[in-house]
Amino acid sequence: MSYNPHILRNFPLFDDHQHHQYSSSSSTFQHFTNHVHSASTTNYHQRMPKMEELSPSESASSSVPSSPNHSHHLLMTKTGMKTTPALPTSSIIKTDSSFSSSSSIKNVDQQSIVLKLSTDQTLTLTIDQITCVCEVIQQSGKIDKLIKLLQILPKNHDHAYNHIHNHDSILKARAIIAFHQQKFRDLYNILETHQFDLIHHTELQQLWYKAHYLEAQKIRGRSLGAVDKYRIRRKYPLPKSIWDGEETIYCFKEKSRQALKDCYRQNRYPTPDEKRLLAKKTSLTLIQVSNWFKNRRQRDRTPRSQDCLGQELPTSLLNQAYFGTHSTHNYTTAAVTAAYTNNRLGVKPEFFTSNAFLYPPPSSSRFHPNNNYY
DNA sequence: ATTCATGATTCTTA
DNA sequence: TAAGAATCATGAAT
Repeated sequence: MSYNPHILRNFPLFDDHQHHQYSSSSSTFQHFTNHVHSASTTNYHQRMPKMEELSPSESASSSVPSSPNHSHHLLMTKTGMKTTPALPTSSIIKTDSSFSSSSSIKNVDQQSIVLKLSTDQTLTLTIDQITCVCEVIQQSGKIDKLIKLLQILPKNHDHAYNHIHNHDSILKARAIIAFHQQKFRDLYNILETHQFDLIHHTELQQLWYKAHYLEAQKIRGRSLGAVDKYRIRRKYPLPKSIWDGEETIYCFKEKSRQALKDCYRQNRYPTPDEKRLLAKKTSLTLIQVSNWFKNRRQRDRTPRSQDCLGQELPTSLLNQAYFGTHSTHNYTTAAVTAAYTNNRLGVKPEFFTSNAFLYPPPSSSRFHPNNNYY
C-alpha cells in the first residue's frame, strides 16, 4: 500500500464537513482505489503527507516537497527500521510489502470493508487502505480522528472483519487511544496479548514505558526522576509481544556486539569489505561498525600508555581494559579524562600534557597570586 | 547524585 | 580517506 495524498485528502476523517462527498456507489472511491494500486510500487520513499497538506482546499496537483528536517517523523521506508539513534524509528510506518509477505494474507488485505459514515452514507475501502489511513492518523497525533475511525469500523464477525480488528495498525490505534484515555489496563492487555510485527516494536515499547511512567506518576502525585523511571523499566519489562527478546546494551544487540568482538579478536583492522560484511551480519551501518572498531582500538590502546603523571588516581579507572588485560599503576590519558569528566579534577586533561604541567615554575612562585598556573 | 561504559562526533594527522 | 585522540551525550549501575 502507498500513502497517496489524494486518498487522504478525500478521506472524510480528515475533514468532518466532507461526508456529503461520498456514497456507497461513489465513483470517487473507485478512482482513488485504482490510483492507489497503480502508485503502490513507486511511493515507498515518498514523504508522508502532513495533516495540513491534506486539507480539501489544497490543489490536487501540488506535489509534496521533501524536507530532510521536518520529514523526520513522517518518514516512510520500505526496508523497515535501523537501530541508529539518530533516526526515531518509532515514527516510521511500513508499506504493504512489510505488512504482508505471504500472498494469502495480501489477499485478505485487499478485501473490501464497508464503513458506515452515517445512517445513509457508507464507504467501501480495502483493509490495506483502512490501515493506511489508520497509520496516517496515528502519525498526525489526532486522537479524536483515530477514535472516529475505529468507531466506523464494522462490528460483524466474518473473516475479513476479524482480520481487520486483529490487524497490527488497528490494534496499535486502540493502544494509543487507551493511553490517551489513561486506560492503562486496556493498553497493557492489548500490548501483551497480540504479537506485533517487529516494525511496530519501537513505538509500542515507548508506549509501554510511557504508560507505566504516567501511571506511577499519578499514583505518587509527583513527576518522576531518571532513577524512578529506571526502576519502573526494571519492574515492568517489555512483553515478548512487542520485543524480540534480544538484549541490547547501549543500542547494540548483544549478538551484534559479540560478532564485532569475535572479528576484533582476529583482526583489529578489518578491510572495508570485511566491515561491510560485518555490518550486514550485525544489522548495523558501516559507519557504526567503523566507529565500534575505532572506539575499541582507542580504548584498548590508552590504558597501556606511558606513565607520565606523578599523582595518584583511583585504580578502578584503569582496570577496564578488554580481554583481561589490566594495568594498575599507569595514569593514562583516559583516566585523567575520565577524572575530569567526572569532576574529580579541577583542570582540563590537556593541562597534563602542557608545558605548564611538564615544566612548572619554581615552587616559590607557583602559588603567587599573580601567576596563572592555578 | 555520582560513576562508569560506550556509541557518536569533531578535529588532527598521516 | 581512514585512523587516532579527545570529547560529548546518554544509558545503566550503584
